[in-house]
Amino acid sequence: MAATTRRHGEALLRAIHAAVRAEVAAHGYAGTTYEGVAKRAGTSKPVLYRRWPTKAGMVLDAFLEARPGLTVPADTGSLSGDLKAFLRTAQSMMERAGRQTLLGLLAELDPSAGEAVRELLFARGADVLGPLLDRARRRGELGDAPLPIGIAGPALDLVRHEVLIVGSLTDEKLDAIVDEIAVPLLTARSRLSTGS
Amino acid sequence: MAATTRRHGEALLRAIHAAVRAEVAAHGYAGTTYEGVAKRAGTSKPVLYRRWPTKAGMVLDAFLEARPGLTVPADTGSLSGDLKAFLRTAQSMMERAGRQTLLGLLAELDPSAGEAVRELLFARGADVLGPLLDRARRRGELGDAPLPIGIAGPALDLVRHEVLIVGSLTDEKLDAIVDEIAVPLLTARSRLSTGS
DNA sequence: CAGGGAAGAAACGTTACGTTCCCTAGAGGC
DNA sequence: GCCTCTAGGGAACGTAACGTTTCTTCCCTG
Repeated sequence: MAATTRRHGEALLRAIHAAVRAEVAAHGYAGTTYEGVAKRAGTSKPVLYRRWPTKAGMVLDAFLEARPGLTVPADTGSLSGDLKAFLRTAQSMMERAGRQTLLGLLAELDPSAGEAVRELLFARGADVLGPLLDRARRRGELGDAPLPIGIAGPALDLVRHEVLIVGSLTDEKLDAIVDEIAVPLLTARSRLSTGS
Repeated sequence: MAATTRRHGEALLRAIHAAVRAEVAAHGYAGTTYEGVAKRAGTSKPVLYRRWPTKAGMVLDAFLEARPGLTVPADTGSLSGDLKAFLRTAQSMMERAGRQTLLGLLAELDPSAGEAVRELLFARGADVLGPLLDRARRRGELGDAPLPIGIAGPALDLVRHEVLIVGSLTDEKLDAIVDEIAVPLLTARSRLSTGS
């Protein structure tokens, strides 16, 4: 494998990241080791340790590199439908990264590095929720109260909670989050428009 | 320490549980080992391995033994106040068990054993929420719609999410969960009384 | 009081950790 | 195109915990 070429910088880094993801896929997060990654990547342990003092940091970087961007889902015709489509996308991404892996990262990384972890958990979901709510307002589903995005965020929080902590999220539960919590709150706001 | 007596059954078990909790407190969940627990408890590794094949199972049992029961908080005069008091209690219990520990348990135990883990995370919080809602109804804060306890549950879910996944829960955030999500939903229900 | 089951001690091989030493390929400056 | 110097990669090391085996000894049970 190390026949002739010796990789550097970018190329080496990407090869390591790919190897990390493959190892996690093969043996799970807990079963992933520096030695396994080194062997699979065709490199050596010191090369890995020079870059990452902890396994969690290494795995985090590898997954961040491959993280797919969240995109605004197609218009389904209703706020309820749009929210469900979005949350289902978020759910499948979390499940793709793996519950054990995400929990492992959360457990091992100090909260100070939590910023980056939340990238994996779609803290930026708000960027997608904005357009969805705009769409709903254009349809007339919301009044013209200021964008209460703070109410759509918790819907994503609840999805995270179910997937990571409870361990499963059924379609029924997801629908309930949207139809019994998010949509009522969003529309009630526009109706009552009573300031605290 | 092992001067003369050799413990059996219950007494030994409780001593081990106490040692586990002390080890976790001293070295954190990740830093807790079978050897450390054995030494502190004045017993030996085989004794531990005979009982628990995994560290997670051992720690879980130790914490379950010491878990304080959730009690219905004193009447604060309002649904909002009661909910806040209850959620703050739940929060402090989770923080007492420790974020790292809880995340570690969630990550290592199969979801099949999740039932027991949720004991630690107050799945039974519903037992407390019921009385709180009854109280609110007697005050006239709710209509007489059927108990929508399914709306108070998510408030607890959001607290769990903030403490475990986000890593911190400020008083402001907790207040917002109650006053902007739980209470509006609970009271709106009784006002609209619209089926479906 | 006899028998058996479990406690506890000691040691074992294995695996991964995290580090060190060294050699050499190749990138970049001149 | 040579020279330097950085960084890749191999190998080995001590340490620590794992998970298990063996054996002795105590205490509960019948």
